Amino acid sequence: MFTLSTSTGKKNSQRPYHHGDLRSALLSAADEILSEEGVTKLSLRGAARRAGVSQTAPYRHFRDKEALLAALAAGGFRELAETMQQLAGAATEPPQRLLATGQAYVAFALEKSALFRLMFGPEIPDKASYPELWAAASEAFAVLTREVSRGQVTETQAFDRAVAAWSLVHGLATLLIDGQVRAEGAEPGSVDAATLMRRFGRFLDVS
Amino acid sequence: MFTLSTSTGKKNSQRPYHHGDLRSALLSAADEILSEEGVTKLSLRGAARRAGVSQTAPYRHFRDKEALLAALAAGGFRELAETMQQLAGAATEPPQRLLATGQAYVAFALEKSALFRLMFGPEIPDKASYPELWAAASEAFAVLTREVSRGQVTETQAFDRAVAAWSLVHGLATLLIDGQVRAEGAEPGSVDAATLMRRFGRFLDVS
DNA sequence: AGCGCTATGTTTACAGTGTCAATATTATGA
DNA sequence: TCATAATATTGACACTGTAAACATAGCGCT
Repeated sequence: MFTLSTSTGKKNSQRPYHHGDLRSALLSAADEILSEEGVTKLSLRGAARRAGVSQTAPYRHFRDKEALLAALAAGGFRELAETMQQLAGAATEPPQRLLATGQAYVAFALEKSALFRLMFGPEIPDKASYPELWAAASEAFAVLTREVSRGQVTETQAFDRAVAAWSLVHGLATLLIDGQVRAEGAEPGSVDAATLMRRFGRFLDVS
Repeated sequence: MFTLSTSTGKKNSQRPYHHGDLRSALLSAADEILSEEGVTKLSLRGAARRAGVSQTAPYRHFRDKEALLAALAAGGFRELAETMQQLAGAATEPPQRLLATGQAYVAFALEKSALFRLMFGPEIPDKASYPELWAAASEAFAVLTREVSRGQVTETQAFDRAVAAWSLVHGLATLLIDGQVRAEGAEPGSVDAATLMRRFGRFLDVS
């Protein structure tokens, strides 16, 4: 046969038959599409195209589209947990640490709003059915719980406050993303998470 | 021509050419699909099918699918505002009224979780571009603000507390829907909103 | 009454999607 | 080395959103 010399032999082949790390390539392709065009425009085929593989190649790495989305969301939770920990680590006193954690949360939500919405939206109706996702989400929540726990007596108390703290930052993030609340004096979109948390931080009820 | 006697004449016609109130028929069809099968399975064609019309009939009433979803979400916000007002009206003292409002919010989210998620999810990226939706969402938020305002001095104070209160109930609802937090002793799914609010109500910081 | 305008619906068509089945290519380990 | 598993491709199907062209019927005007 007279093929156009694509991928015959080993050397000089444009692209090898096996991608090498298609799974993560697909994930970052999907992540790009997500932030550039929104969840509605995110398709398995589109991600495959961007990764330079055929339309059904993704099925070797994800059971279906929802599984891809779940992996994407899991990555989001991991990143969220990480930045929260980093920002918290910059302070030493528990109240400041908690505040920084909240700032990180809100900042993440505003910066990667499409991903953030995916993480809590209806596209993945049951997080618990994706162990990786569930673990990542729990860990992110645990970061906040740990910060609240510092200097707190009983565990139930800490848990309640953690729930309240998480609710506050999550709700705040949601309102901001939707533009339902604007930070004073700031253009919508360029919101300063630090200012916000300074303003609403007292509701965290840090002892 | 020898048609199958469909809709010829006025009487005895199976179904008239004009539906009469297709717009709301489509909305309730979509609402049913939404709660029965989730947002993923909700299609314009499916809604049209359920309403007994052709696949393109919806386009006479909604510019595109997103517009249908926006109308659905707007209805959700109206319903939410209404039940909050009703439950608040059952009490007289501001703290109890606020608590009842929060209960109503959480209860709504748990009962109609698919709709609730649609209201805040990524399917409608920009609420502001749908005036009806925007108005309904603002009104729902305003209900909460009004309850917070009772007995509050400055307006800024009231606004901040309203944001905090909304954030708290919204965050709580989100955590519960995702199963990330379970009400103590209750089966997941059968959560008692009243108990929850009694437990977390103190974070509302009612003066 | 009749007549036309416009709102409302239908049919047809097309590109894009998720996903299955069958097949091809490569990597791996006995 | 070579069977076998892992990975990728091609082809197909049912379904989706939506545009274009056409059909029907209600309404206002003379």
